[in-house]
Amino acid sequence: MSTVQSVERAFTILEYVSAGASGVTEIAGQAQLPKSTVARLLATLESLGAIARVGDSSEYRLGPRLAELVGPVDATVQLIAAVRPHLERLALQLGEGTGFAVPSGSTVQVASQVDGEHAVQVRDYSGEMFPAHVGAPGVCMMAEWSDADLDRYLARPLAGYTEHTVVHPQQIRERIALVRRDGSCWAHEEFALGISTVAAVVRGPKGRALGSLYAHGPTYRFPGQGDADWIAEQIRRTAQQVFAPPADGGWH
Amino acid sequence: MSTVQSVERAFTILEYVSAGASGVTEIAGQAQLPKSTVARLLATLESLGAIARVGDSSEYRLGPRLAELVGPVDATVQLIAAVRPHLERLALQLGEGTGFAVPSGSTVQVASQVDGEHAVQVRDYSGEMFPAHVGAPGVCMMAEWSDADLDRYLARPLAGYTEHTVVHPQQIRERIALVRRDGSCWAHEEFALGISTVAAVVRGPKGRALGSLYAHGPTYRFPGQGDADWIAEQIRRTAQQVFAPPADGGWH
DNA sequence: AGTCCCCGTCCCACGATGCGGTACGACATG
DNA sequence: CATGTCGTACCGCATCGTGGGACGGGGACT
Repeated sequence: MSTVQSVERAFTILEYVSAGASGVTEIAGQAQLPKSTVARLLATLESLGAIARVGDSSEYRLGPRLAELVGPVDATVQLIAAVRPHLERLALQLGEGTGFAVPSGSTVQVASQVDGEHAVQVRDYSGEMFPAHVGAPGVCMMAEWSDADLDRYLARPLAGYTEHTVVHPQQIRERIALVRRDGSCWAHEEFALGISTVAAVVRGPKGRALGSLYAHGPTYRFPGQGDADWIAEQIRRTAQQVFAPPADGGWH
Repeated sequence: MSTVQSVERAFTILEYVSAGASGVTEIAGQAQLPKSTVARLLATLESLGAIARVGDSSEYRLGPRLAELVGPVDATVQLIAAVRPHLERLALQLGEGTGFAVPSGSTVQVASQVDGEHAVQVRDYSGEMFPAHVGAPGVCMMAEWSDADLDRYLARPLAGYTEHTVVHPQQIRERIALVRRDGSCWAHEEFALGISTVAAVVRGPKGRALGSLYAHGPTYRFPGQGDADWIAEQIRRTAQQVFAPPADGGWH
C-alpha cells in the first residue's frame, strides 16, 4: 500500500527538530524541502502540540504532545522502584556498591545506585550516561542488540574512557559473544581507572532486556581472589529475581 | 497559515492507537474516517516506526520511533538523581521520611523516597501513582495548572482515598489558592490514614515545575506541636535549592 | 460442510489539498 | 542607509490524498 508523503515529511521535520535544528530555513535546508512546505508542516505540528516555539522566537522544540502519547516515564520509574530493593539486598550480600543502568539510544544511563559498606566507595554516578561499549552494563545491553544495530554502532569511531577501554570492534564482538554465552560480563578499569564492574541484564515479564543490574568496587579488592565467578553468579541470580516468573515456570 | 490535514489525521490515529484502539475498522469508526484512508495512514505510520503491528496480527501499538524522538526518560532519571541528595539531607534534618513525586498526566508518581530515622515509618510508595488531588504533592502540582486544565479535572468525579481526602471542587480550589500564596501544602491522612505530608514544587532552571518534593510521617508525631510552619519552610527552602540559580540572582 | 459476516487490503477515478515559487515586511548587520 | 536573511502569506497548479467499492481471507454459527 502506498504511504502518505505529507506524514513522512512531518516526521522528517520532527527528527530535525529533535536533533536541534530550530528555524524554518535551517530545517528546510537539512530536509531539502522548500521553505513554504516546511513552514506549513511546522505550523501543523505546532497546532497539534508536537512542537512548540521557544517564547516568541522562531525557534522550535519538541512539544508535550509526543511525550503524552508515549508516556514511558511511568514505566521507567516503576522499573527503578522494582529494582532498588534487589540492589540494596545485593549490596549487603556482596559488601560492595550496586547499580542499575537503563538503555538510552546507544548509551546506557545509571538510573539507580546503592552504596556498599566500605569507607572506600565508587562515587555516585546516578543520572550519568555512557556509550554502550564503555563498561559491563552497556556491553550486556549490546548483547541484546540485533546484528544490524551492532554493525551500525561498531562502524563508527568508539571513544576510549581509559587505556583499558575495549574499543576494537572485533574485540567487542568477541566479548559480546561471551556475554551471550555466560549471561554476565566483567569489566576492569574501562570507564574509570580503579573501578571493576560485573553486570547482567534484567528481563521483563516477556523476556525483553530492560536494563543492566551490576555491582562495582575498587579494582584492588573487587573481585576478591577467586571470587569473580561466584560474584557473577549472584549478579545473574539477582537480575533473574527482579521479574521472576511464578514457580510453575512461566507467565500467562 | 493553513495546516496539513493528512498530518492532523495521522496524529488523530496515533492518539487512538495510544488509547488502545488497535484495528483498521475500530480506528476508522472512532476517527470517523473511511477505512481506506485509515489503512493508508496506518501503513505510513508503520513504515515510519511510529506504530508497529503486534506479531502478524492487525493490531497496532505505538512503535519505538516516538519514544526515540521524545527521549524524556533521561531527563527524569537525571532529575531524580539531582533531587535525591536533597531528600537524604532533608530526611536527616527533619528525622522523617522524604520523597519526590513527578507529574504524569493528571496523576503524580512517587519517583524517589528516603526513609527517616524512626522505627515507625511510612512504607515505600516508590513507583506508585495517585490522582493529583489526593495528597500534598499532587495539590502542589495542580497549583501549577492552567485554569482550563483545573476546570477539566474538577469537572469529573474525584476519588476519596480516606474520609479525609478533599474531593469537593470548591475546597480544592481554595487550597490551591493557598498553595499559590504560600508555596507549600500540608495534607493530613488524605491518601492514607495516619500519614501527614507537606510538599513544595521543585522548579527547573527556567521556572517550570518539575515535580513535588515532600516530607511525610505518622500523623501522631508529624508535625510536632508548633512545628508545621518551620517544617514547611524547610521543604520550600530545600525545593528551591535543587536548581538554585547563581548568587547573582538569575539564569541567563 | 456450507453460509454469513466482518476484516484488512487493494484499486482507481476524481478533485481537494498540498506543493512550491514568489513577494513582502521585519529584523539584524556592517 | 543599504544589504542580506528570515519567516510568512498568497496563489496557481497538478500531484497526491481521498474515499467508494470489490475482493480474498478468516472466524463464527448452524
